[in-house]
Amino acid sequence: MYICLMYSKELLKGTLKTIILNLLSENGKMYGYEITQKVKDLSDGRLVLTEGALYPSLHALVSDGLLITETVSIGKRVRKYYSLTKQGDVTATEKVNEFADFIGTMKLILSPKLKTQI
Amino acid sequence: MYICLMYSKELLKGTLKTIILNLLSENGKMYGYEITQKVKDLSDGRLVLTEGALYPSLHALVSDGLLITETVSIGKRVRKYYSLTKQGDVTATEKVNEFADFIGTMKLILSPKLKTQI
DNA sequence: TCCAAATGCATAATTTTCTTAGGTATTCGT
DNA sequence: ACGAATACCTAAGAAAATTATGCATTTGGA
Repeated sequence: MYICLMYSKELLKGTLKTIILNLLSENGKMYGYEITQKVKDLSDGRLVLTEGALYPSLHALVSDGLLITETVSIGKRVRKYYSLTKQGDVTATEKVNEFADFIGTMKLILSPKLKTQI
Repeated sequence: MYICLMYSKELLKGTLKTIILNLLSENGKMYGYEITQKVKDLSDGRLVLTEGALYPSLHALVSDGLLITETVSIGKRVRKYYSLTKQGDVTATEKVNEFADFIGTMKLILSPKLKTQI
């Protein structure tokens, strides 16, 4: 899931898949726990994904054909790596563009207050 | 509701109250239909609020003590104006700040792809 | 050495928030 | 006079998170 240390959680809804796809696009392949740590790192602890949101979201992306999995054993422990399919790669770009456009629209609506801050 | 002509609807979740509070903060008082038109105007038609989302959200803000209403009769038609309470005014600022901060965090996570676009 | 914290996966019930789909009535423009 | 715009509203359902679990292994510190 998403956790919100600083934000009202509602803001985060709808951005999780965008984040996942973008991270995989930049890092090739990652496993679930790794994604949570990467997001925490990149955001300086502002955003912490919780597993209740992350895993269902990953599974949905797999069943949508955007991700494929590869299971690796590390000792007795199992890691499940996720990587983008061709379609997932296209969708990753689309999602980021969509998000950028969305921010542009929100700036129009919330300006001038927002202008000074972004 | 929110409608999404261009965006996946999920992105919009959680931003409606921020939009409403900010518009009222800038315009003093507004009625529901006026809010839908203003959002459509400001966003050049990109964002269209639907009534199924707008009215329940307005009612929730009233029952949370952030808005007060004032009913005005225009001929036989009734307009319900909404304006910010003191608490609503504070919350409006908080919500916009929170949104700005959220965008900042998303930039950290989605960069460098996003950087070039925002 | 032992125990807590970190690593690593997962699901289920509930809540929030919006979508979809209605409903009612008045006023304006052609 | 008739459709589009104005103006309010609610309810059923879906989507996406939260919250709360559960299980197992490995690492690090006292």
